[in-house]
Amino acid sequence: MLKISKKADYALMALQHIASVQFGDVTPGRVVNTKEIAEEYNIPLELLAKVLQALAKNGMIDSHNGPKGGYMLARSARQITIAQILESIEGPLGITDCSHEKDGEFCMQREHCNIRTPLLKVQDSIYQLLNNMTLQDMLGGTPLITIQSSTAQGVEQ
Amino acid sequence: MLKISKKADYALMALQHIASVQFGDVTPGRVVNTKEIAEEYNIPLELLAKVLQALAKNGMIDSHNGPKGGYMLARSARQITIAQILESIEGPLGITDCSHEKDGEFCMQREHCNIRTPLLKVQDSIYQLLNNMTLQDMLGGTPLITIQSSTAQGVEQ
DNA sequence: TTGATCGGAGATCATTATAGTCTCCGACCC
DNA sequence: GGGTCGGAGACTATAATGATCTCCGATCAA
Repeated sequence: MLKISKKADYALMALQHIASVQFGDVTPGRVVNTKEIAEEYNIPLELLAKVLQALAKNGMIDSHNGPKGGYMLARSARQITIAQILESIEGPLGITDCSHEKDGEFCMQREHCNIRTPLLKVQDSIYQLLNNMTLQDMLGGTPLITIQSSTAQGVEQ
Repeated sequence: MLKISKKADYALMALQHIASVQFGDVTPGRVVNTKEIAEEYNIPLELLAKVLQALAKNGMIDSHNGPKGGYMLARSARQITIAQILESIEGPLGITDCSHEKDGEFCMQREHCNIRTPLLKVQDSIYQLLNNMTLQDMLGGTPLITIQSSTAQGVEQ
């Protein structure tokens, strides 16, 4: 549960690869093409192509057509967050169906829903988590993220 | 994306309801039956039944058969974490497919996977988040959870 | 300028996960 | 012992996902 999709996985792998080729910076020069990434990580070529297209459309990477074409980071790895990457692929992230309700749509339970507010807080926390971690952190190796809860007591699992 | 399933939603609603009836404590006395919850929150009766069965099997609630039967918390709301509830319904939670790989199973990408380690850290953070929030927190209204990242810089979205 | 190499984009199919339903069983309490 | 409850399994329908196929346009180099 709470699983991220394969496409999002591929997006992260591809971006990590591109970023590492560029050393995390926007260094014009070598671009990375779809085939190279697909072969390196055993990703279906055409699926990866769609993923990269989506990332390009959402401004994570720049595309260059033609022979010797390919992709490169659109900005520094430090300025690309995990949340942005995931949202590029899967749309706005929300753990509940009602997270993104537009006017007029309501879930059946809405009227007496007793978990909406706390769940939105959980969601917000997860979003912060993902938005505070950057592609650069994934390059470096060890992201340093800590969590605190002021209400919980130790509960053995 | 990262959405929790309807069944997990229902589980949270049901537990929240049961807990509120018992004021968060394990007060013997009134039990809550499936029908009552299903009607209150517009949940398909038989689906909710399965959810409650799963929760009972996993020790979140106790079941009482026969007329005047129903469910009640197996322990204090303060000792039931959101993570436990979700795992009761959806199995061990992991954001990646490789989170729970047993010996011998490997994803195609494993060999050159460059995102496994950082993703496991993200997952761990989310798990902590969910395991630090209890049913009691959902009752009270405002869970107080904060997140810190030591590496991220502000990134406009 | 032409063709090989790229990405862009849409339709399409297969597989799986999810949501929901139906049916029958066994336990309990009056 | 009959009605009310939970327990459990099989089953269906629908949606999301993963993956594939096909055609197009842009680009660059020979």
